[in-house]
Amino acid sequence: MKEGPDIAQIGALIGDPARANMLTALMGGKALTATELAGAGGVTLQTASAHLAKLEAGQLLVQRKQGRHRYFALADDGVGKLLESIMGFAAGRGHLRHRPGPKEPALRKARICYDHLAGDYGVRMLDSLVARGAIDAVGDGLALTPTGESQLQSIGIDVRDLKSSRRPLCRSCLDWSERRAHLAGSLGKALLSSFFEKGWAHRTAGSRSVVFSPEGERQFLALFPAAS
Amino acid sequence: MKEGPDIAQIGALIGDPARANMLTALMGGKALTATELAGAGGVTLQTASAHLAKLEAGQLLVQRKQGRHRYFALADDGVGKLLESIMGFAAGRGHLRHRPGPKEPALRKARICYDHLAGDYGVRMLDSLVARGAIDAVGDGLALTPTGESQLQSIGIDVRDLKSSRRPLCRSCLDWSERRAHLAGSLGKALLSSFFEKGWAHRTAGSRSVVFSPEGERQFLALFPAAS
DNA sequence: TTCATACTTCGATCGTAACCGAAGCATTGT
DNA sequence: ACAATGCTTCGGTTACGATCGAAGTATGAA
Repeated sequence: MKEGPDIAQIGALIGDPARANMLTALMGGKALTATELAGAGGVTLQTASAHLAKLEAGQLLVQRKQGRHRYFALADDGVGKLLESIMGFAAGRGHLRHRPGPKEPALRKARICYDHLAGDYGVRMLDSLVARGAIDAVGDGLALTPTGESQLQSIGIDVRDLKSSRRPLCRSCLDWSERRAHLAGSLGKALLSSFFEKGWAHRTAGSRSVVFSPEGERQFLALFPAAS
Repeated sequence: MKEGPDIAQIGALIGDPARANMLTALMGGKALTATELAGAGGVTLQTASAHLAKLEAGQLLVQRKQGRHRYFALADDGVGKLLESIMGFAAGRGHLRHRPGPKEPALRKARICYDHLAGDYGVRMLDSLVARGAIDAVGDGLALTPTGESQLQSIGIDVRDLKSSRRPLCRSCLDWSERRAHLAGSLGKALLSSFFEKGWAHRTAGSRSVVFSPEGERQFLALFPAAS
């Protein structure tokens, strides 16, 4: 026994409901204060503080103090990726916790997955990009084509800038609601940011769902037509 | 709160050390009896029985009774994939549990990852296949080329047969020891099986490591030269 | 039938970790 | 300087789950 890395440790970190809820809340991509996270976890501030300390010690979270606030965020892209893969797995076995609530359809339609767009709209966007030859899909790997590069450049995405980062440009991310891939990576992030900047959509307060304005929705659907 | 799938539940399942050890043992790909798993988990038979019941209820394991034995195995490919991704994550943060023991180098050299070859040799094999144009790698996606298909056919891998299955032919799997990708999917499985059949290598008793015979090692290294 | 092996169920113990109230720091605002 | 806000630390309680001994069931062997 005692072979390989210690999966029990991180399993235990994620295994507590309060911590799991906090992590899920942080999948929204925004850094949150300890008080907000206490609310998300359904525990008091003291308890949340203890949980956050553990998560930080386990390197799942990073802390940034700003004035008298303490903002917590997922430590890096890898944590988001891990959580999303567990969510995908859990969803696949019907380990759904939610009795379908009012917010749920909105969440399935469009939500934030750490830093990029997920849900029905996220899947549609990737499908559309592949259909028009902007992105090459081989297996579950994605790569931007030269065609795609110029297409995106013309929408106002500075692809050259993104390329210089060491983070992968395109990555596929399994969507737990759609059970299909959507676009992650720095390009996925940049696209979502551009939707916010253009005013097509905005984040919601306490949720991960993304709400499109009527005009934004029209533009989005026109830009990314359904791949027949 | 209460958004999305219940990640806490499976986190908790993996979060117990005894259960984590059992799951790790089952990553060897072989079905094991309750008694063997009790040994792997370092607990008594009664305790193991309780753990196994939980893992089965959580759909991580399946049970097959055979005479008076009860064999347990990972429920499906998805579980193996999940565990490996958690291992990769844990290894990346130095959550290594093992003080490097005697078996450890062997494990890093070649081991079974659920049903395919991992470790240094697993990575080398994929690199070599990519270098010779047998496999296309785009991002982290893999696809068999026509060239590769005939190459493998000539080594005695029935690729056409594999293609008919709905399981993906090629998948990349992140190696926790090498931190690079190795080949998973039905092709990865078929290749490892062929090594066993040819007598190049064999599994070890209580471990996930794969041991090559001197002659088998020679053949393997010749077939998959290091991609310079 | 009887014994042995493989495993499960029951019952009780024990340890740990989650939890909250209260008090203690730190930072900001007045 | 004093109060208010945001968060952490301390102390004590509680509850859950991991654990094992012992007894119970099932399968196979003698």
